[in-house]
Amino acid sequence: MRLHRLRVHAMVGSMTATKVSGGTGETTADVREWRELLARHADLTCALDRALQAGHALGMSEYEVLERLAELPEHSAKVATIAKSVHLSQSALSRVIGRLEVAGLVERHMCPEDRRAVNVRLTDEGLRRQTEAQPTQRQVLAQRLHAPLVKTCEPVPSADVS
Amino acid sequence: MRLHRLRVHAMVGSMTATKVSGGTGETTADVREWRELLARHADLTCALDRALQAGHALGMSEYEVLERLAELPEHSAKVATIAKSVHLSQSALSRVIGRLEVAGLVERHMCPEDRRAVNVRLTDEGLRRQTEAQPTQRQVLAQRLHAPLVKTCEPVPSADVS
DNA sequence: GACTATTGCATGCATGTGCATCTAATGTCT
DNA sequence: AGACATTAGATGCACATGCATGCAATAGTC
Repeated sequence: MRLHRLRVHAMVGSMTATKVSGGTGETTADVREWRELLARHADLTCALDRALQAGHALGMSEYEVLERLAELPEHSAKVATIAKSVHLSQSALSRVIGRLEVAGLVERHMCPEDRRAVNVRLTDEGLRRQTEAQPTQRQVLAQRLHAPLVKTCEPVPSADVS
Repeated sequence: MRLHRLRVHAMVGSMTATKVSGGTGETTADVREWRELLARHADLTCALDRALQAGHALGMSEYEVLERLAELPEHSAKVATIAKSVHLSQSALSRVIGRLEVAGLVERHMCPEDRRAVNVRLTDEGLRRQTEAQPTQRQVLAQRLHAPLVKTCEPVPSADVS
C-alpha cells in the first residue's frame, strides 16, 4: 500500500500521543469510524472507477487530474501544482499525465520561465471528456456517498442495466 | 485502481438515479465531502502503513487480517469469512494470508467438513504480533482521524523523533 | 450413480503505485 | 565565473492488487 512520499522517522513507541486512553474501550469508537471510512472509500472508489472506466474509458486518477485542470481558468498547470491537489506520488502523477498525453487529453509544454518545469495543458478533447464524465461522477457520488453501507461494492441495484 | 469483484454492467447513462439535481450547484457539497474522504483516507492509510511497517514489519492488509482473526474467540476462520470483513479481492486476500503464513503468523488448515475450504488460524506468534501492533494503530487513529487535514501526509510533527 | 453447476481457494498475468535514482535546470555561496 | 546544493520531472525496479482462469470439492439433477 504505502501512499506517497515522506521519510520513515519511526513514530512508534512515543506514547506522547494526545490522550489514547490505555484501555481498548474508548478507542473502539475510532476503530469503528476508521472501518466505516475504509468501507466507504472502497465502495466509492470501486463504483467510481467502474463507472468512469465503463462509460468514459478513464481511471479515477486520470479523471481527477482532468478535473483539476478543468477547474483552472487556464486549463493548465505545472506538474508540481497538480501534485499538491491529488493524492498520488510524483512518479505516479508523472505517469498518469503520460497516459493522458498519449490519449490526447493533455499536452506537455516546457515552462518558459523555469525550463525544468513542465506545463500540463488540457486539450479541447480533454476538456470535452472531462465535461462528459463529470455527470457520471456526480451521479455515483449522489447515489453512494450517503447510502447505507452494504460492505461489498456491488453494482448499484437501481441502475437500469440492459 | 479498480477495487474488488463485481461485473461491469455499465451503469452509465441511466439517469434513473435518486435525485441528482441537474445543476452542479448542489452536487458541489458532495464533491467537497468526497475529496475530504479521499484526503483523510490517504493520510490515514499512509500513516498507518508507515507506523505498522516501521514498528512491526506489517502492512495494513496484513494487520487487518490479523486483527479480524484476533477478534474471534477461536482465532480462526475460513478464508471466505475473512474476505467478508476486509476490503480485498479474494485473490489479494489469498496472498496476504500466504505472506502471513510464511511469516509464521497464521496457519492454513484444511476444513474437515468442507474440504475445499481453508481454515486460517492465528498462531501464538501471530496473536503476539497483533497485540503488539494494536496500540500503534490506535495511536495513529487517535492522532489523525480527527486532526485537521494538512493534505500531504507528512510525519506527524508531535511525534518525538530522535 | 453419473453429469453438470456451483463454490472455495490458488495462481498467471497485466497494471498501477511508491521508492530510489537519474538528468537537467536553477539557486546559492564564495 | 566556478562549485555545490536544491528542485522539477522522468524512469528502472519491486511489489501489491484485481481479473481471469484453473483445480478441487460439494451440491444439485436426472
